[in-house]
Amino acid sequence: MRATIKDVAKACGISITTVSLVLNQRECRVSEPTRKRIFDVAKKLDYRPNKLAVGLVTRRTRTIGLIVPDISNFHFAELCKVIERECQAKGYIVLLGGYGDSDDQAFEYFNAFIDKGIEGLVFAKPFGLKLSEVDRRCFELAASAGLPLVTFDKGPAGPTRRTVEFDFARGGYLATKHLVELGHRKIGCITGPSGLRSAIDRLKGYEKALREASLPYDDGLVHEGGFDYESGLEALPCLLGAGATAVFASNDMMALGVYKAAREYGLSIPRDISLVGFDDLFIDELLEVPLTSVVHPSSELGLEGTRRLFAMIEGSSDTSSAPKLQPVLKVRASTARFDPGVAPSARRRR
Amino acid sequence: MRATIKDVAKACGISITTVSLVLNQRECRVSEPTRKRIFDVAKKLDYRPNKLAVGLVTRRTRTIGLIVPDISNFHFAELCKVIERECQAKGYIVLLGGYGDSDDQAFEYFNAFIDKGIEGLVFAKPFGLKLSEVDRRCFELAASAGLPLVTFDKGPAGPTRRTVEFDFARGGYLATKHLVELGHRKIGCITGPSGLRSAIDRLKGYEKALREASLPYDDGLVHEGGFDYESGLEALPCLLGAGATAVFASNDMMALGVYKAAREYGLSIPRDISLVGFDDLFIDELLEVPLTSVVHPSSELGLEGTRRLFAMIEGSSDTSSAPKLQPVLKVRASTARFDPGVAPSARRRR
DNA sequence: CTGTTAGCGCCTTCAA
DNA sequence: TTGAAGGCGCTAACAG
Repeated sequence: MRATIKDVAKACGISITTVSLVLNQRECRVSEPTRKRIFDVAKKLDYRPNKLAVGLVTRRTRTIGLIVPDISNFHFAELCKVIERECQAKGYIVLLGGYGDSDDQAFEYFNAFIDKGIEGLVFAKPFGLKLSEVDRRCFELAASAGLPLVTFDKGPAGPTRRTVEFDFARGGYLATKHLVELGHRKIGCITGPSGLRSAIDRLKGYEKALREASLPYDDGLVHEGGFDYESGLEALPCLLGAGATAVFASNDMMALGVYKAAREYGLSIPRDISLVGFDDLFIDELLEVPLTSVVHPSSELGLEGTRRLFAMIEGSSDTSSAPKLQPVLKVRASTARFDPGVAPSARRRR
Repeated sequence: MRATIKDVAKACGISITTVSLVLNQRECRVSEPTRKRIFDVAKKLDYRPNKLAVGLVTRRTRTIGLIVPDISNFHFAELCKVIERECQAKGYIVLLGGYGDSDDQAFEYFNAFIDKGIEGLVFAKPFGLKLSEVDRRCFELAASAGLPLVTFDKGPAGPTRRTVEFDFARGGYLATKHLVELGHRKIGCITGPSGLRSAIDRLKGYEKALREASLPYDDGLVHEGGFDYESGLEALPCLLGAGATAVFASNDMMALGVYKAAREYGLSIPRDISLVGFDDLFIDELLEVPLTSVVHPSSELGLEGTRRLFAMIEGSSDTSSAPKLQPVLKVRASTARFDPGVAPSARRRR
């Protein structure tokens, strides 16, 4: 069994209190010799305080919770990494929970983590336009527990609630504008699930860029996907059917699907169609035709999230919402100037 | 503040003991009405036991630790995901720690997690051929704490220690044998860091396949890499210089580097050189030329790991080492029959 | 300078 | 069928 504070006290022939005092660097009202003895004995016994006991009495656990939908997803994996690293630096430990596609599970984790005495929580959920009932209960729970909470979506900042936002709309705008500037006039868009705010925002950016260029919004040029590879695969033929010469895919997985579909149709990127993705996955620049993509800075988001979380934990009352993190477009080889010379037939061989 | 058991007891006009008894489903020696009242009140007060307190007295925290080098790495991300999911199903919670390249940090986490009363620990570290001093201390620590520990490397199984191994050697063997069977006689190998057992094993498999085919082992055909993209990039020219017509890359990131290098040299895969990777990343089959690769089943490893961990936690004393998980070769388009007709000059244009 | 006392929230004998 | 008392390991007033 691990040595307890009692063991140390006994071995020193001294009271528990004094040991606690010394080991916690409290006001050094203890004589040097005693103090030294305590340290020595503690080391020899390899004494380490039981954090459960400490937490019970101090109400501080130096633990935070991190709840994500899918840990193995690039973005969330990166987020976990950064957050974990920051916590480590702060001497905090992280409880990890993945809720998959069950909002209820997320709520479970809220409860379980609170029961374990976390001091803060990062809830990395992509919310819908309107919050679900469970989402709302999650927030209430955190609020009523006075638990500092950080999310990555627009939402009311409160005394214990902060958000770190990313400007998805501007991302969609930049991507589309880039295509417009290359002379494309029929630009397809593969969106994410229409329930998600982040997906809707990207679409809004797309629309805005079209408007600015006085290009008409064409329903046929917009295809709803599910952020997965297959969506890109099946979207391309539809968009080609509507006459698209360029495509903005709302994320890179779907863009990868477009690559594949293009190959199957004997089309070449970017000669026959230009393609812009979203996320800037590491793979983008390793592709045969490196993918032009909007950078979704997972690390920065995680960093800023932890920063704001610890600000709350440490008692800051700065409720001001930080400015949205801004996207950047990484132009690579998958986009090219629209060439009217390429006959539609050539563009749509087969 | 959250309601405590005392609040429930008071609200019921009954003793704490009884409440505890009932809520913990202990021997139902309590009258139905009282019992019901307790449940009702508990629900109304939204009572949830403080896990710190429970853990302190019961010595059970329903928490396990998970220590990985890099959370954002595919393999470990997948591992985390599976393990977290399994724990969730078992009603356990996971503490996550990433140690980057600092073994000392891993040791820190061992201590910190033990202090928090974890009931088991998964330590997903790729070990060197001989354990480092810190590694050894980690194991001792766990052993002396009687903490169930699972690792993914060969090692002594003890009363509280299990390993789940993957047959890297066979993976290297399968990859190389495949190339041999395609008629290649000059097969390059890009290894991982020579300190890692898993890297060495892959190399051993490569050697074995050569031996079986009575092909000579040529130092010039073996290039040590660091499991990263750049390694593949710089390895290819060396291997070509040694006359390689095929390459076995010890992981897919390096294989991706080979793709890139090949493109730069104007070489086509698989016409000019065949390529086999290792890991079977999701990206492999999405590539323009899908990559033949050895499957490294992160999920299965994680699954088996958790299974064995919980077996220990639940008191099984089955110390038998499970058979190594076996690799499978996924043959795709990056490997082709060696064609002596292709002149070396064409093979090494430029 | 140091020890006593009182809990933190909960479980668990033991007694009523 | 229920309750009182003790203790898990630790901290924190408050005394000496």
